[in-house]
Amino acid sequence: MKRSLAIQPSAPPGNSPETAEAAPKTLAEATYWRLRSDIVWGKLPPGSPLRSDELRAAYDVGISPLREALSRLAVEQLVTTVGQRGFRVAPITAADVLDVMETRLVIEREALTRSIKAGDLSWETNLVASFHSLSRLPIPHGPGNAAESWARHHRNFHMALLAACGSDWQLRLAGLLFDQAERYSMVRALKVSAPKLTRDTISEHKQILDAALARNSKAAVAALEKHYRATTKQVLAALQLSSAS
Amino acid sequence: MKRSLAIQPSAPPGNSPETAEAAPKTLAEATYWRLRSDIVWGKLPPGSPLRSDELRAAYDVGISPLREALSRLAVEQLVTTVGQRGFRVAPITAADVLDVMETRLVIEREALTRSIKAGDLSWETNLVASFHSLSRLPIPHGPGNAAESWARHHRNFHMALLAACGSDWQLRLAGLLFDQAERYSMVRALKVSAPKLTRDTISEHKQILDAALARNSKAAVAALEKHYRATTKQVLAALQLSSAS
DNA sequence: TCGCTCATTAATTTGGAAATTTTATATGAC
DNA sequence: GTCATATAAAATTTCCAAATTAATGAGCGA
Repeated sequence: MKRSLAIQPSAPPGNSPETAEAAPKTLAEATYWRLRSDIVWGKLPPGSPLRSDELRAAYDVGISPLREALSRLAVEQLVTTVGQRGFRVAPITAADVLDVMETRLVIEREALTRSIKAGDLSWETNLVASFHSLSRLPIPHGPGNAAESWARHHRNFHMALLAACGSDWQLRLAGLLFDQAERYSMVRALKVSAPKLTRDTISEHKQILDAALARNSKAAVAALEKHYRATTKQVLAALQLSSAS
Repeated sequence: MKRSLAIQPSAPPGNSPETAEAAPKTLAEATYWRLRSDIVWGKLPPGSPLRSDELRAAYDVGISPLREALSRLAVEQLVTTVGQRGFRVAPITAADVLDVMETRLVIEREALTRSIKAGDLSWETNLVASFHSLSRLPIPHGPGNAAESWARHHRNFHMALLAACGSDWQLRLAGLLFDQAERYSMVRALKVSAPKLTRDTISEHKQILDAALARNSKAAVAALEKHYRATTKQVLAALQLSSAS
């Protein structure tokens, strides 16, 4: 008997109230989101193979929507696919981490500057709200639902910063790269014991927030860079640890 | 009897010698590239519906690889898909044009600067070669094989500029946005009569090349911006013309 | 004439079986 | 023992038909 997939796949979307995304209208789309979450939050670890039969059983869908979902994820570089040799979760390398983080900065420097310049009251309000809920959530140690919830709020805050930039493409690319980076952070969360995380991320976020509200784009960009570079450093350290083990 | 698709779909890859891309190993992949080309080069015009039966007949493939290809294109924003209402070629709006062109600049400014800093002799060589073949190709008037060939060389030159930037993500995103922009340029080529194109694009490209070879990144970036902004202006003008007709 | 409901038609979407390709295993020659 | 070749097993990829969903239009009453 074949061993089935070792993961607990994420449930079909009985939509959690905190995420107000457009409900998927097709099975393929739903499967895409479920797989995406499971990859981004590390349930499907980097490098692991994605065999159609196992996934079909685990997610309870046919082959067609499954392949469609995997194909989409391949375009986003969340999974890799080689010729007739199937799909696997994209592996993580140190070079990738650096590249993604620096490229995020290239885009977000511009988007944040524009957003600060153009943001109106509703932008400010949403930003303050995003920060508040993020700051009141306990920083999770180790994987689990709390970690996912925190990560979602974290994403919301960062996207809220850029929301008023006026460029759909910049928002889209920033989101794409955010999710790539999230995957790296999950490696960190999974592999490194909690006590080592001694950064004060709340205050890092607050610095960005304050500068943004003060409409000081130079300071906001500087704070953002500091935040990202600190994350990069931690992830790289965790990656070395895990590759040594 | 149903009217079949009005286009002559691009041939299966009996690979033309000038494109040294990795040969597609699956039908889905091949179909993806054929469709992509036909969308980017304007054979499938913006907004036109992509019905599975028609495409199946036109490209002579089954439904599964077709959907897989369309799904991938949807992630790239080259086609749109709504719930259970199928796929269509993504429409073009003036706002899109501006957004894509400005976002290209955000990425390419950085990538070009890095490339100029890090480029070695083989980078220079490849760059010079790309420029040469581009400059000797007659600028095509109206659609056709010559137009596609020119566009391919044009793409090669622009990517050669960035090739040494050291960031896979920046290269990938630049390429993605290049193809988006190409679609807009095709609208221009299709709708505007040739005599109106009085720009000296060769000299625009030469200015970028010379600055790059002189390792003068400030000047190269300035020339690139000039080149893109001129293109943007023309595309926007053509778009207004065509929407007025 | 307009608006509504309900059947009819046309399209997309999905599941699974057949075909193809890769990977693993066994057999034999050197 | 090592390499090459042939065979078997496993996996991916594709085709196609059934199921589902949206679009269309006729009939009917106000």
